[in-house]
Amino acid sequence: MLLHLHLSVKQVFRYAYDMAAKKCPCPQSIRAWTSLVRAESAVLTAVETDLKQAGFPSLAWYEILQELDHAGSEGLRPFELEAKISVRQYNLSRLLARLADEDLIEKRQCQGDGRGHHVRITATGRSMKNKMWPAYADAIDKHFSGKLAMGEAAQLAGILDKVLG
Amino acid sequence: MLLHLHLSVKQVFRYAYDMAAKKCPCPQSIRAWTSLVRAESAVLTAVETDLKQAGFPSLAWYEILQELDHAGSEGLRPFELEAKISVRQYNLSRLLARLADEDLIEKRQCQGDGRGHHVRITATGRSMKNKMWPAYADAIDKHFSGKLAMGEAAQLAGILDKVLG
DNA sequence: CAAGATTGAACGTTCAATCTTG
DNA sequence: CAAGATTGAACGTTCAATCTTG
Repeated sequence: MLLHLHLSVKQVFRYAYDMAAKKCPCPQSIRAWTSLVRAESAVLTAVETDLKQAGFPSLAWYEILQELDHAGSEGLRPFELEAKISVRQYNLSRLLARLADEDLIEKRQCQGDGRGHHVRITATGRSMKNKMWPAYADAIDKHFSGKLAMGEAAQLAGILDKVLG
Repeated sequence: MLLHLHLSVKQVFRYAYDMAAKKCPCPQSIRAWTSLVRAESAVLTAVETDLKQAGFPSLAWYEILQELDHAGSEGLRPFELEAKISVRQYNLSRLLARLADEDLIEKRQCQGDGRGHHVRITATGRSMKNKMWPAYADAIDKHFSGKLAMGEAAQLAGILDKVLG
């Protein structure tokens, strides 16, 4: 018992030391990390599945349509879009090609900078975006916010934004 | 001004009605949803990048190794593993093939059920798993828990588990 | 050379089809 | 037929290489 106590005290100090030196995440941190990855994956999969069932494209497409709609008639350069949604240049390049194939967006050569393009949402794209939102909103509520009590969503956002910021 | 006020009151009632009927997520819910997806994606990407930089395989591999190590000498049937980590059967099948190629796991025909296999971790696999943990733990702390104050991790886990459960 | 953007080849994931045994 | 598991073909993502213009 004495030995056990001795070791425990030692361990407590060592643990406190590691914490102070930021050498290792504590058990709560690991549990939070696991919950974050599991919850996000489960909810995102469920939401994407609902959208697909309803015959809509993926959330990645929705996000692009939303940013372009918000950008207005000027549209955005691909590298600007790249910064807004977190996606790599080579990935965005093919995403935009698929969206253009479906006439949801249009690309125009950029005058003044021969390297670049302007990407704008089309009427078809805006219509698709508007049709998607109700289905998307329902899915978010069904799989995510509907499971939370008053105030928990705001609390969650507050903590997660510290991780992001 | 009167008209505007009139509309606003109407909107407030309509909004309250939608909320009560769970027809649409409120702004806080949408903000929380966005933060969840953004934060998880940013942190997961950062952690995976760190692991890759250190020459280690992906977290998907780590998770499988961990579950198999925990399962002991009996190993697990693929469908049991499928339930523990959330991965589809056809996906797991190829993941396990790649792990077996690197001698991190081994597959054995299951006696008693000719359809099935038992999958076990190898000594190489256990060694890999143990070498990965410090790098993984550092990355979690650097990109996630290190950015949170005392108690926030536990709070976060509590809310996220409600979403999962 | 740097910035903006695209592309071939390799790789991983997904769907539907398939195979084998209970 | 159902359960456990795998596989071909299609698709999407990633890396490194490439192209074009500033």
